Amino acid sequence: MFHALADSTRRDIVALVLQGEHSVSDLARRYPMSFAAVQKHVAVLERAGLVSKHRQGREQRVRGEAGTVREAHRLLDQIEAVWRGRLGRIEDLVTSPRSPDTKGDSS
Amino acid sequence: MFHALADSTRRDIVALVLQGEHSVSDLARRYPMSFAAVQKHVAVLERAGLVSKHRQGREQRVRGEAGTVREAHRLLDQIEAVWRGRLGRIEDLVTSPRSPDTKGDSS
DNA sequence: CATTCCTACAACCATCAGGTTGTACGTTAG
DNA sequence: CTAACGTACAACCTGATGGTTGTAGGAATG
Repeated sequence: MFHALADSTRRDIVALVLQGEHSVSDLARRYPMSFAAVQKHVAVLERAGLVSKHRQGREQRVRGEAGTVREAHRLLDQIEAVWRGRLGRIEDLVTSPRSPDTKGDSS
Repeated sequence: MFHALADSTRRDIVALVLQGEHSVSDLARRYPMSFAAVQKHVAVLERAGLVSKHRQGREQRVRGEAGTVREAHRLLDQIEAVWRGRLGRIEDLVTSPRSPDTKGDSS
């Protein structure tokens, strides 16, 4: 999911469709890239549950899934925790009372 | 810098050399990959300032730079802030009242 | 019905990161 | 000196990504 939001174009798309539905081509027109590229971005967002599509005539309207976005916010806390855990463990080593200079490396 | 710490092998290396110096080949022996691969990881860490090397005879001893690791921890707060900013902006859209029919969504 | 619009999808290209080999070179041990 | 070790670096492979083009098909319209 964060992978999905890691791309600025995708974040922009989410922001857009959260304000109102847009068809895929509507979205495609707004970016300096091909229709197919935007389509792929939407697909990624859809897989992540951040947006949903529903056909309406020959258009496919894209809508932002507010709930999932909020969930992302919550998930951020977890991701953050993971990083703090990693750095924390490393920092512990820095400060741990480990005997400083083990010349004869246990090998 | 977070790029440097985004790889688990590199995090492990940092943790190791923070506990005591190790030559590059010492490190290489500990991982199921080629010497050159480990060498590259060390190079990435060195470029990020997370470790430093100093020659001692024919060996190149690698040492962890505790200060930079701490800095990383601080930087984490900033990265976190960026994400919160992104998600925050997006969430605002979710809760903000639909733009009062500004007809041409003249972006 | 034929055309046009919107969409889906496959194939292909470039870039980047992590890995592997192979080679070159300085240093230390014999 | 020579051999072996430790290191540096270049070239190449692979998988993931973001992008492009090209093609095919469903839906509205004239």
